[in-house]
Amino acid sequence: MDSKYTFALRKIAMLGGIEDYVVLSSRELGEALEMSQQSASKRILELLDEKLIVRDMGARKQRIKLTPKGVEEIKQEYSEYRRIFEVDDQINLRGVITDGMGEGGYYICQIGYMTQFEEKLGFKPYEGTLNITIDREDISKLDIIRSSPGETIYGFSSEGRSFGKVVAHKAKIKSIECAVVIPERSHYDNVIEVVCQYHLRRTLSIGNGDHVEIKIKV
Amino acid sequence: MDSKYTFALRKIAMLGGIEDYVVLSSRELGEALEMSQQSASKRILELLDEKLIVRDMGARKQRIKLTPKGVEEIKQEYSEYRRIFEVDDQINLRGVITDGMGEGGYYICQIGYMTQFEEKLGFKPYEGTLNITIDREDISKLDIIRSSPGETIYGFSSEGRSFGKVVAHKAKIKSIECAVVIPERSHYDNVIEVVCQYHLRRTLSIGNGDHVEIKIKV
DNA sequence: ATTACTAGTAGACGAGTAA
DNA sequence: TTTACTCGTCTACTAGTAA
Repeated sequence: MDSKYTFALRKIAMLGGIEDYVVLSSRELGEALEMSQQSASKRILELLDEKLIVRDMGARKQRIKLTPKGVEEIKQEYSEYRRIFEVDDQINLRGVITDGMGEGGYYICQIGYMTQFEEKLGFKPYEGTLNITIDREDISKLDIIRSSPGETIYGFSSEGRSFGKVVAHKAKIKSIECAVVIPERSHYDNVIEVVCQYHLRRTLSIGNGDHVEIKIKV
Repeated sequence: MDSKYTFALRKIAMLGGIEDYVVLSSRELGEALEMSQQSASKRILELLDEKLIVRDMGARKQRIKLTPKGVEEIKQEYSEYRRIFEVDDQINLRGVITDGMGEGGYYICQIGYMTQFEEKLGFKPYEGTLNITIDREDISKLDIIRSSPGETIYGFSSEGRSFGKVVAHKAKIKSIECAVVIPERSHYDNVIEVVCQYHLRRTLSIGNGDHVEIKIKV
């Protein structure tokens, strides 16, 4: 289908041409389509010819309405848009495996976190985290992740030390289930920590400096 | 914007060109667009020229990605469709009362805005705005509001300072009339500013962190 | 005011082809 | 294989104008 037809149909639909006849002169349609009155008039004749609209010629002004076929045409375009914007429940991040400070692993294997991970993520993390330094061009995507709810892992105190609340976001690396763990009060940086049931470096045969892609569910 | 551009952008977006570069030869694009390889190649050059896409020329095949401007273009078309098919003349947004930076209140109580508010909204706003951080699941609805006409409040200059054009959208919070005010050149964020004849926090006994629902007329 | 014809023109398209 | 140039054709547009 020619995109110029759906463009015109959409403008008519916006004026209510799906529900009922709308009064719409060729001049007005021309303005909406950014073209001359003459071309808009021709466009209307084409749409009539394709049976995408029906027309009721009044004495002064014509009244136009979309046919079921016309409605179908723009509905199809609408569902293309929905496929683009609504199925996008996954964020792909790319980055480089980095040496952690070892701190992440220490935190994560605290029993206070472990039980919650098991309950909320469905797996018991391997003792240790995988650190990924996110590529510069993907850093902005971190904001989207930070602003998504995720699974809240509550803080606790143990041996006189307090462990803060963190948020876990379910993810996958090469189809292996894992999760990105972000401390609630983290400063914005470009390194994420990943927990997984398995020893990711060994299971995937990856090591420092290797490029990986991680898919995060939002 | 020319509909043939958005048509091509949409096809690229469907292949994942919003998130990342997609391998897409001019022949393949030509097939998707039902045109020749030569014309598709030309279309790509036009889109590049309009800065709607960026390209990475590989040795064998090119990789194409939409620019933010390109994404904006098709998002606008998407929200037109939503206005057509999600035929609600009212949009319900939910969010949390947030501390403003105090700036909103300063802007709004400028006499240049106040007189227009009174004239176009039918009430004189209380000096100060209520900030609401919109829930994540409702953020996409903001696009619909942004693309709806609303009441234009013109900018002006005062004391050597210029105040930009803003758009007011009539709304209600628990049956109290108010309006959402959006600066024309606002960056996309998830916080809206609400003006009202009354002191909303006091009148509704609400405060920071409280959840509220606001109904916006479109 | 409308709609829509004709005529002339600018631009979009594809074939052929080079790199 | 790719991308993308030139060039000829043909379509799509607008201006002028009739009804």
